[in-house]
Amino acid sequence: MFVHGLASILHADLDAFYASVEQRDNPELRGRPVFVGGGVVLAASYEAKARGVRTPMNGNEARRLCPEGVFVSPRMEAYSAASKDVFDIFHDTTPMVEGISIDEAFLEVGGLGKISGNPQQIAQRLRARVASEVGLNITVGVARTKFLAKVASGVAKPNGLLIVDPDRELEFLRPLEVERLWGVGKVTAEKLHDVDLHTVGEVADLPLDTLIGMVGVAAGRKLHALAHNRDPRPVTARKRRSSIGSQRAMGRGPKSQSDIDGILRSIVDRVTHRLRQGERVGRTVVLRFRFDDFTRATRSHTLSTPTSDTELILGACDALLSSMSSTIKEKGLTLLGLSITNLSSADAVQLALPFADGTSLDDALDDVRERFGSSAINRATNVHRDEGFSVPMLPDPPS
DNA sequence: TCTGGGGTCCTAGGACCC
DNA sequence: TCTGGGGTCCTAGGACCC
Repeated sequence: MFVHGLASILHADLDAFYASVEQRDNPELRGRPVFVGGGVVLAASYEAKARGVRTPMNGNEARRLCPEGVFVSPRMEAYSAASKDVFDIFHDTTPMVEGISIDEAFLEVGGLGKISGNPQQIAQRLRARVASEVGLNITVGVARTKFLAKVASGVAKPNGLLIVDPDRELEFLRPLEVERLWGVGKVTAEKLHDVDLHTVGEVADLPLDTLIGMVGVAAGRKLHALAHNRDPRPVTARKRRSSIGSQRAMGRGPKSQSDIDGILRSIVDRVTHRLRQGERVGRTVVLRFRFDDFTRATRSHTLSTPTSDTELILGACDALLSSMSSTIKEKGLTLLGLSITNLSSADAVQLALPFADGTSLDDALDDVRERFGSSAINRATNVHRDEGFSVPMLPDPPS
């Protein structure tokens, strides 16, 4: 039998993460249905999920389904800390860790055989360590590709381990519902159901062009590839965030201009603080609006120079906000959000600044060497390569 | 079912440059 | 003066994920 690769990718996914942290920290909550959230359910324990509670579900609906459930306010710092503890164990397992969210990551464990054992042994030890050292359950899927590993962990939940044998991938994949495919949400699933497609196998049997005609070029290609079990993406350690944002829902009812200004101010403060903490700066300011009738809008502005300065960003936001003022008056505002995109490292921008006045490249490089040391040039070109951020007038990195 | 708070990626049109 | 095609950047909106 031809062996086409080893199942060496782990997808590790913490079970009902927020709710599990609450149950870990408060013994009275163990074994009971727990919802984390306020107006809506952000996370539900497995006891609550068994009663039909889902996220995001509104709080009243959750209480109706499960009157004995306990509502707990979210404690984001506790979840961040728990996440960090778990990621420390990931990094102790292999250097190839790709975080996807606060409670999920891919780990490449191929080639660790002599040191740590085979992927199954590694996965078992990982689960045991997370349980004993952090006190949380984690489910692990193991497969030859990222996509299959993720599907496997989904199937194995809660508190399970599932390994997809490379010789049985299609057997495993074809009967699954299309909703399991990455990128198939409500809208795409409905389009597929409309033409009586329900399983991954049925989608796989469709010509690529038909699929593209239904869902668009990029989504069509992705779907086609995944349905045919083609997923060449490697596990890549450490991809930097490409936007940082914050938003606040406000509920209905009249808000004065000063209410809105105050909320904007606090959102801008929070975002710029996080930018500075991460030593990042951004160029594009995106303001997000939601109105009483649940329609949405965004307005954006791109600055000439990246920044993390509170007043500069607040100024841009003010202009965007006032461009929306008549719509806001007319419809009423229920959500205000800000995200900063086009991010780069703060030190890369310092390098970019000397060129702003149009000095020659050689003079500029000399200036950079003098001010930041010659390694700064390498750092800047690395940033260029990693983030696609072009530092003005610096040469391309050698290919 | 009247609705959280973080993100990612894709599409499409217009401006602008060569 | 009119004309073309290609590339990049910006803006707005939408689908999707956890």
